[in-house]
Amino acid sequence: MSSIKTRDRIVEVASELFYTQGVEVTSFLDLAKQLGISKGNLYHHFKTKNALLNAVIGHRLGQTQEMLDGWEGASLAPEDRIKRYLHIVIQNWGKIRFYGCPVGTLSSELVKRDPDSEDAHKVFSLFRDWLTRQFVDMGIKDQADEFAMRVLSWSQGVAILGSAFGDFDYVKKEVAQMNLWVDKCRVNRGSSDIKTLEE
Amino acid sequence: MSSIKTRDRIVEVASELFYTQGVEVTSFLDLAKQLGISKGNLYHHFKTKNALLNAVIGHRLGQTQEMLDGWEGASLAPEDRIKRYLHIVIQNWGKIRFYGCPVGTLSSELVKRDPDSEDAHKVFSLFRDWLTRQFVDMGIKDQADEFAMRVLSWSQGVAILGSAFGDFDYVKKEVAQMNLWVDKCRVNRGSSDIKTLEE
DNA sequence: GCAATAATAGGACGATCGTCCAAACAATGT
DNA sequence: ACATTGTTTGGACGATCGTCCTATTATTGC
Repeated sequence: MSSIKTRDRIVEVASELFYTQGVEVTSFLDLAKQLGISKGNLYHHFKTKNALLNAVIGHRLGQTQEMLDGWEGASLAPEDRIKRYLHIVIQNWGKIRFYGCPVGTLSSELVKRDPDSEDAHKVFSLFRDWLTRQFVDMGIKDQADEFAMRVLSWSQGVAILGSAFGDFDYVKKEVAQMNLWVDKCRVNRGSSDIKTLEE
Repeated sequence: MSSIKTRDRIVEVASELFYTQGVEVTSFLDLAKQLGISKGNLYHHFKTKNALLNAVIGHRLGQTQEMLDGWEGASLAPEDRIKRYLHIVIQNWGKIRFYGCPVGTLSSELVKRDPDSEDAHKVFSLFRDWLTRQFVDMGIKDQADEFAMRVLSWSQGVAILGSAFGDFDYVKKEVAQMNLWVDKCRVNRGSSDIKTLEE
């Protein structure tokens, strides 16, 4: 039964096209062509575009969880794990430059489709909870979630401006600053002074 | 000759729908219905959707420039002008919550349409240069542009996460933090220590 | 080995897309 | 008053959209 494979391939390709083109703009025919299958076959696996979108969201969630679990299993210090997260925007710059952050762009589209949808922040919540845990491991208590949100917000802003200006140097500099900030968090546990500029 | 009026109305409504629905998703029929005119009339004023998009970008640029000029003419201290900018996300939260930041979302769409387009960062550049000027007026020399980009990035990140989580309290807290940071910039001119947490 | 089920192809369907056009209408200059 | 120009309408056009349906081909359970 190669249908499971087909179904998975559909979700993977859909996740890619939803990212690079946008959900609304990507058609069933686009997907069928890219997959080398017929439109009818695609419809057989997903009766509606919304069903496909839900599957894609599930796929992204699983993918993200797997990545985060891997980082947590890699016996790194919590601040190094956070730096590992920050490095994504450099690692994936080739795509982010053209298509933005996959999490941010999908979330924005989902909010527009349905403002009250839980899905809009599900992937963000995965990162948020994971980052919070890392900050807690660093000894930060009360403000762990606040710091996690700041890291998320920071990376989102950098992705948008980096993409808008097509400026990789800016991105690298900002990530370097974020890395310093994370280190400063370790040194001044519970302190509120944060080094954000100059190396 | 009421055609100029019609043309302006088209651009205004298009700017609104491009924001709330997205450029790709908004059709000529959507616009015509909203405007109460025929599709043919719309085409008489703008031969192509791209021409309309360009007009909308020009409109946004003029609108933004006018707003910034107004703030600069309002005889405020430069740090208060920056705070005035930061306040936008609170002031326009009603729409940002559902449709994101109009500058960020349009920029993202423009990059996807044409990665090398100058238009993608034109509005951002307006804010960037204006913010840089304010920081210079505050006595910050070398890092004025860096600080401007940080303010931009910060507001973009907050808009995205605030919208994704539908959390106005988070937005207000972050803006308060940004305000403190701006004040700290004034106090520690040229210093690199930045207060980002706790009030 | 044969009925039952799943997978796939190909196309029909009504609707809507961006574009374009011909005709009616309004405004203007002389 | 009339010719000219600009505005507006309503709809035609080919293409494509999401959805759905019928046949044909694989796969499975017994």
